[in-house]
Amino acid sequence: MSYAKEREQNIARNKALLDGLGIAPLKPKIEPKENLRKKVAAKKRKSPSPESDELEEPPKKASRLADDSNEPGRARRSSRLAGKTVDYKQEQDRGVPELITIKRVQKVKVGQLKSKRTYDPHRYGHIPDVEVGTWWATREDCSTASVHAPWVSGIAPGPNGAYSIALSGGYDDDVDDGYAFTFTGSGGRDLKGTKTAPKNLRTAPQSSDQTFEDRNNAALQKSVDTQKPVRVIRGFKGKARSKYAPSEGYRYDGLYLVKKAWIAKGLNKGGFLVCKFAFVRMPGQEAIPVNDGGDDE
DNA sequence: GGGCCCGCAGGG
DNA sequence: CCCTGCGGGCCC
Repeated sequence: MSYAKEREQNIARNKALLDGLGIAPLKPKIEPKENLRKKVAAKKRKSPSPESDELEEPPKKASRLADDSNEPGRARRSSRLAGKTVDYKQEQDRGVPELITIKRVQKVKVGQLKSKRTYDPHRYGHIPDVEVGTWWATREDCSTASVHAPWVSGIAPGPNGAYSIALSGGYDDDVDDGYAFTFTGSGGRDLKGTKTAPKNLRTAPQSSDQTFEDRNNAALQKSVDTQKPVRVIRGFKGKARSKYAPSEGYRYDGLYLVKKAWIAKGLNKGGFLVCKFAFVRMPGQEAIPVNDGGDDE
């Protein structure tokens, strides 16, 4: 069977599965448009003048937090912050309506210590002060904001389920309906290359089956049992991006539950098995912005 | 566009 | 120390 045909079938199957989860009530009647100020260049991030950094700061809800330069996700990009000491105590006292005790990282100097985090990412649920809709340019920034710690990996595993995942459009047959989506697990890639030709890669094509033995996949499987909330960030990548994908960078789209876990034949050369998961968004969260849909709509 | 090489988080 | 991992910058 052709790749296109197989993809079509997989997508149809995944779509049907999502429809069976009854997400219709979650979708708002009016879906807000992505608030792009300009088509500013995520590509030209390496701008010569440090001053212009602020201007390139993209739009979205991040701006709501931007009145305070202590906003964790922006720390790295703010030239004003360079070398300044950030008072995270004050940050905390600013009033987060949470009854949960959060492990807090110590006072740090921005740009000087490894950990620039305010909060420990190893917790379930929202990260205080990070609103749904917050936007970052890179995965590194998501990590600094504690929303999704790994720089590369799409899954952040924890003992009672995954803490967070990144939707990065890496698998062509996954379906993203915004308020529900299918997601593919990790593993089954050869990152090292051969002995004579070591590659030391961070990602690579599928070359073996994925299993639930894999720590990341096991965590997501556990999420089905525990029903712990999983933080989700959506990325801009992917050949056939859904309308819910941000045009650039990565956006925090709030908390989801993992409703199903199963094994399927993957859409890859060789037909290696992959672990699949179905996510459903928790109710009562801000609507997800939709892009202008240049690609597929 | 592709190839290469690298830092980092997290865990064993 | 070792390993993995839906990044990302740079060079061609």
